Amino acid sequence: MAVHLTRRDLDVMAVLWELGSGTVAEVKAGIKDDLAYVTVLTMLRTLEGKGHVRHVQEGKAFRYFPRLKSERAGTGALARVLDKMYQGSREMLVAGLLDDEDVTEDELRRLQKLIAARLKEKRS
Amino acid sequence: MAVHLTRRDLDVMAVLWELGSGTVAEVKAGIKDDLAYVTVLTMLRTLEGKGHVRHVQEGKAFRYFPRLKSERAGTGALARVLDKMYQGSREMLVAGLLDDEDVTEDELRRLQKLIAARLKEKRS
DNA sequence: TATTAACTATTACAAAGTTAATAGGAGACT
DNA sequence: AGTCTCCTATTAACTTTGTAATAGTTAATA
Repeated sequence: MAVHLTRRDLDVMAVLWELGSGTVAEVKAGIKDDLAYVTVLTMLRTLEGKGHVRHVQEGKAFRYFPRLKSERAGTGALARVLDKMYQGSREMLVAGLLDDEDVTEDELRRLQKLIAARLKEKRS
Repeated sequence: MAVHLTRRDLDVMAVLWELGSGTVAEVKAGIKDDLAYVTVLTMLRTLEGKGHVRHVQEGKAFRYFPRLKSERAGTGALARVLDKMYQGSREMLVAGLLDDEDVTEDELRRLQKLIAARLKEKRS
């Protein structure tokens, strides 16, 4: 079943993915908007309810860990974008992605390599 | 400001992008889930409120047109996915995208061409 | 002209999401 | 011991989403 994360879920998960884990305070610090401590706590508890994070005691605080892998959530969200906005065309999506000004030549070359590798796999 | 569309917003917009425009009945037909006519109407009115669609009278019905371009919403959503789930790495995102089994050899080759073209532009 | 069919407008309501006040516990500090 | 600080737990207000019933409008039609 497709994993759906809300805007705030995503903010929180992004911090956990980035750091590997985090206490409430750490997550709070990692989120741009200045939310109340308890608000972040609530979000983490909600996510725990949904099974997307777990926690262990650490001193008197809790340390939260992501259970959901970012790739899994990523492919879900990506599939949605792909389907709804690019009519399922991966090319159009990639084209859109590369429209960004600050794509470097290096990056493009790495992408070429990536695709070349995939091609090789395919043919094997 | 970033355009945020909800799940249903997206369903509706996807139909309009696909067809170019649509009456309530047409949009209703284009959405998988079987929603009540008035439900779709409400969604279109909501979207109109947000400025994402506009309508013209057509006979006794309204015909709705997307005002928001799919690319704009697309890049918004894509940027979010990119940022939150792939830590801003376009490569990781593309890698995730290509993990799909049913990427064809042809498609990969077209992607290579696309990237090659971008590279050429860059160097010019 | 009375009825019907196809629309739009209004209103409502439940569920989900967002934010935070308040309360209580436990270690640290005076 | 008393107070302070840093946590978690509970509770809840408030907003947005999602869905649709009901009412009203207009044009066709019997």
